[in-house]
Amino acid sequence: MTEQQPTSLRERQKEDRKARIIAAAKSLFLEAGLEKITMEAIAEIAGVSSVTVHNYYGTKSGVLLALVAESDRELLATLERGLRARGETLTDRVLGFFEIVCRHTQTHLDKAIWRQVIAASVSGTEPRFGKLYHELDNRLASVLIREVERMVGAGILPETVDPAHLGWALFNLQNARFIEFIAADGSSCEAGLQHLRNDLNALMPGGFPGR
Amino acid sequence: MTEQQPTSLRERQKEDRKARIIAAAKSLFLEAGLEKITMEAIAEIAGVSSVTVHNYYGTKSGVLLALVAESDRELLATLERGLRARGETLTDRVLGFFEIVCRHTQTHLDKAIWRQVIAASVSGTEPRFGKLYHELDNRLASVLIREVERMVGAGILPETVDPAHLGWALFNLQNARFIEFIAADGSSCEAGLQHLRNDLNALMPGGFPGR
DNA sequence: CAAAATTCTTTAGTCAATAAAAAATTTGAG
DNA sequence: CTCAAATTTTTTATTGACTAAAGAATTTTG
Repeated sequence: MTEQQPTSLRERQKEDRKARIIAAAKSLFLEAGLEKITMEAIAEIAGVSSVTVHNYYGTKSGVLLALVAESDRELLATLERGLRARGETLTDRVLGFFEIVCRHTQTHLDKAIWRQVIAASVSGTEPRFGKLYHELDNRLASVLIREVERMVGAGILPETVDPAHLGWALFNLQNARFIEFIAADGSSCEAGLQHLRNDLNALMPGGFPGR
Repeated sequence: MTEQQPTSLRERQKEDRKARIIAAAKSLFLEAGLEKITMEAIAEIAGVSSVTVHNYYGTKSGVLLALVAESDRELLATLERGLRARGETLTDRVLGFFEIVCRHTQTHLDKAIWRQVIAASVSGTEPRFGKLYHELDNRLASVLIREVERMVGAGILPETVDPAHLGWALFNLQNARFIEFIAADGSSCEAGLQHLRNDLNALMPGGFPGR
């Protein structure tokens, strides 16, 4: 994530502490369940006081969001790459998007963590939090928007299509199924794909809007 | 809401306590903000111990869900009634659905309460909770599904449409914008409507799928 | 180098949530 | 009607998230 300009000593120390904190959180998460992640435990491993963790990340969910955000760049790269290897209908692209996000989630983090993060983003107690989370959403939605733009440019979709509107609509649709996927430990990526396929077929019978 | 069979004394007492608890929560919510609603305060007004409130409703959000569920029946009635007074396109019906839900929300409860409830439904710590909330969603989605069924029956939509699939897709779309509406105190019903209109136009340019 | 500014830690407290023991009360048997 | 058994609530105690304020360091700056 493009570090640069190691300005003052103070700022370097702060960056270092922050890094230690999320490293501590990650290590705790790897060796035990979410229950084991207490702010005290994180603080102790990171070598700071628990108040400092709060000051940096606001809430426990804030720390978890940092974990989520870490794998964000990687997810975006995988998306850009993986989306091309799909069918040529818009439906295929959205399904591909969903599948990549789900698999990435399964590989990199626990559903329980995502639940906490999403819940916190909705409850909106922490102002910083909502902003950060919304940025992630924006970046993800942008992938779909660019995909629509590309298809309009290639003449696959008519000029009348507004890429931003269609992209966001598709993202929201997909996101609803992602949340469903996250919500229950039992629900599989395949089930989510099937549901999303049904959604898209119902709204866009031919694989494209307004056909 | 259709009381019946006052079985044993114990069960009657329990129902009475439950009623007192949600009444207490409601009174507290009316005279002060969400911050003022502590489990202790609720318990004190209801004349029970705070542990009892936890035993009955699991979490504080559980109590709030009971508040939300209370106005559920009324919302459903308003929906059935109000939806008929709309335009004849599917888009118009979905927009009407969204508008009624938003206005009902504004009238009856605070956004902050909805945020807590939705967040708790996602985080899924309390198992009973997720079940209850999902039932609310099911009832709401059913309204849209029945609307689609009606339109198929009336020949407005082709027989090839699966009402359940289309109904859920539209509900999810609408719900994403509802959550957006809830998420920020500043966001208006009108802005949500505009966003949803954009979503629907992008996916169903003619006001119906596959046209 | 010393005063000033910044930042962390300590300390103390509130509140949600949970567990276990203790107390009260309904219920059911005689 | 009474007393033991079953159920349920309250009491008590603890953990952990989160916040506020005062105090302790340490970097920064003149």
